[in-house]
Amino acid sequence: MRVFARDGYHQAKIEEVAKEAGIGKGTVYEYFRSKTELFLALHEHMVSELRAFYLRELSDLRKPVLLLERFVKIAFDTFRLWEPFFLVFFDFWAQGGRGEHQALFQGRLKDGYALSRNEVAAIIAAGIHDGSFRPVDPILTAAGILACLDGLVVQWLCDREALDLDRMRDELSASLLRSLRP
Amino acid sequence: MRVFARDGYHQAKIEEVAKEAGIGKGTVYEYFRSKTELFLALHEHMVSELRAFYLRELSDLRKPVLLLERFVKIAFDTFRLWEPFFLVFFDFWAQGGRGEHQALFQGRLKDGYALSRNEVAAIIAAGIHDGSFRPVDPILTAAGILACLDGLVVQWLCDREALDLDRMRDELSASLLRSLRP
Amino acid sequence: MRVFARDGYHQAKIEEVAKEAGIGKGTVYEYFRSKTELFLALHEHMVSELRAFYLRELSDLRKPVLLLERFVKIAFDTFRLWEPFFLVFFDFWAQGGRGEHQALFQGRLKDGYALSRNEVAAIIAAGIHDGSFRPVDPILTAAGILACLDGLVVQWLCDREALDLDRMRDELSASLLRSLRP
Amino acid sequence: MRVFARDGYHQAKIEEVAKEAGIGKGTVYEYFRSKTELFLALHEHMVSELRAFYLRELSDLRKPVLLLERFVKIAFDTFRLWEPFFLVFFDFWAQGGRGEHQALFQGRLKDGYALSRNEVAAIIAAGIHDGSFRPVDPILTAAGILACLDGLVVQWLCDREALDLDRMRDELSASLLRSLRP
DNA sequence: GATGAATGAGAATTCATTCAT
DNA sequence: CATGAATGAATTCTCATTCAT
Repeated sequence: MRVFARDGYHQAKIEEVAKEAGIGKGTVYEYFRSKTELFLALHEHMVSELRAFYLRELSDLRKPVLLLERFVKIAFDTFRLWEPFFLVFFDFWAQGGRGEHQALFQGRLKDGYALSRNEVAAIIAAGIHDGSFRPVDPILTAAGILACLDGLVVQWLCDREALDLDRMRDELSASLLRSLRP
Repeated sequence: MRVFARDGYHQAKIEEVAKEAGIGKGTVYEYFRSKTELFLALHEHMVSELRAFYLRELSDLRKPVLLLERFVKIAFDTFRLWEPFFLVFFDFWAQGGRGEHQALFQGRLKDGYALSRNEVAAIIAAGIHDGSFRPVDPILTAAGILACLDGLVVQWLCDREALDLDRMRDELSASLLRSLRP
Repeated sequence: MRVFARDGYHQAKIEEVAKEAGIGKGTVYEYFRSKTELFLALHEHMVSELRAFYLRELSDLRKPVLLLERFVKIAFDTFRLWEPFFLVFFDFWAQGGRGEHQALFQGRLKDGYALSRNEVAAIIAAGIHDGSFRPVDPILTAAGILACLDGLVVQWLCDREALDLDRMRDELSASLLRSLRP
Repeated sequence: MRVFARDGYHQAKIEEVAKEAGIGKGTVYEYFRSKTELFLALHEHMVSELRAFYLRELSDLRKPVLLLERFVKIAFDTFRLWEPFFLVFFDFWAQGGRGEHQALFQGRLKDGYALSRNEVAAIIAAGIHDGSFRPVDPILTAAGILACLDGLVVQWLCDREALDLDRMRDELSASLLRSLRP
């Protein structure tokens, strides 16, 4: 992760990864068939770690409004805590989309987004059901929320001074709840 | 653009670009010092074309509400019309962030985002001023809108079936205006 | 000459030569079939200019001792006055000796050295004949004198501070005449 | 050495070097960062081999006159035995004088000449001290001797028939000792 | 199981040379 | 005559991958 985040997929060298891991170059190939597979495995690992983090942080809440608020909060926290994740993730998107492995990469991304959307949509659907939210399309709304967070991390990574994350989070949270209010 | 969009920055070969352009490999170097410079020039060209498109489409409107609505509409139109642009653009983001040209790439992105935010913020500020919008922070709101659009194009590019662009656009437009309503 | 002296045969670019001459790149090829031919022509030109300079400077002397002394003096003068000549000349030696043109280059060098040796040998033979010099082998002696001058210019070009040219000249002159004294 | 001597620095191809060494192209780069560094390393190796050869051949002598005589003899022997060395060496001179590595190459040459001059000068100084030689400037004389040898090898390499090395050596030896005789 | 020396396919870039204008 | 845009052969260097130890 350190190497891929620092150098990007193409600039990253297997030898560098091995050095960082304190093992020999050849040993990497004992565990991963190729650079691509290593990258894929890294992505999978990070996604599952991140998912676990979200689930852990949300597990104590039940009310949709609070869940959504907490979700946004966690997202902004991850901007800072998981910065390398995003670097790798966007690289995954850009690098992996081409070539012979396109289908594999695209599939992962597609499934990942679908899963995320469904999970956020479930919160929204629950809110609609219990009357906390007005009857929006849960999937479309979830897509919008996730999109907004993805887009903000990009802007923030490009220019850390331009966005005050804390104010942005509060603003987003408020505006989101306002537009979902029955 | 065709080659960079199809293959991505690293997979793209100068020879391929030359072939696509119907010229010799060396001729490319008569006009661009290096592959990086070619990519940078392509990015610049596309950004300025896209900006011109937006300005043209928005020039006949004055009312903030209509401007914002049209802005979202244009954005969704460009998803389809400028699909290669986004592929190149995201590649620009991922590739450019590393290596010796980092500063150059990051600078372009930073400036580009800052400019876009300011332009959208101007619409919002105008709307606040004439009473169409409630008094939000224009820059933060603009950042959110742009982020949402960026994030949606990513999701759409990863899985074109998952998002119905027309419904998404209407939903986003409505929800945006609703949350800005005084 | 300026370009070849500055950059060396291989680093020198035809375009640079053209620019320096204030003409177009293609125009060079109106006058010289190839880079090699241009280099050959330059060499020929410089050699003939240098020869003319020597002949002019020596034309007023007849006595072998004085001729030899003056010859050494001129040689040292040319170190400074014709510095670019030597750079081109040594490059001619090193670059030209290989490849398909080897025979051509080698022939030029061979003939040039033979001619120079014969001319210096003639002075020595004259000196032997009129009793100013002891009966050495004129050709071998001439070869030695020329070799010494060539070798000194190399050392001087490598490290201009290491050799005091004036003292070196006087020392060489004196030692030469001493070893030729009957 | 074989490849650089045969083709010269610029015509020499790394692939050729690898083939001659019976290894793969890439393997060369495991040991030398670049072509320039390989060339530099070759030069260093040859210089140190040559120096060792000289020291070995001179180690049994103490008397300055004999040392000087033997030195000249060895020099002429190396003309034939180390012919490739001179080809590489002169190429080193011509190629290295330009470009970004100029300082490095020039420094090597400067130091090499200074060292050689000092070593020969030491013999001469010893001869002056014990009365075998008249009181000349040791450094200038050494420079002259080295220059003469360098120059002769060039002439010989250009035209092997023109110079009878054995006679040349005897003549030079005799003339040198004569001009140093008290 | 771990290693890293060896490999060579591959790509960017240079520049002498050509030739239509 | 002069030009310089276009060309592509040629060459350096990189690095994922292999495999003998």
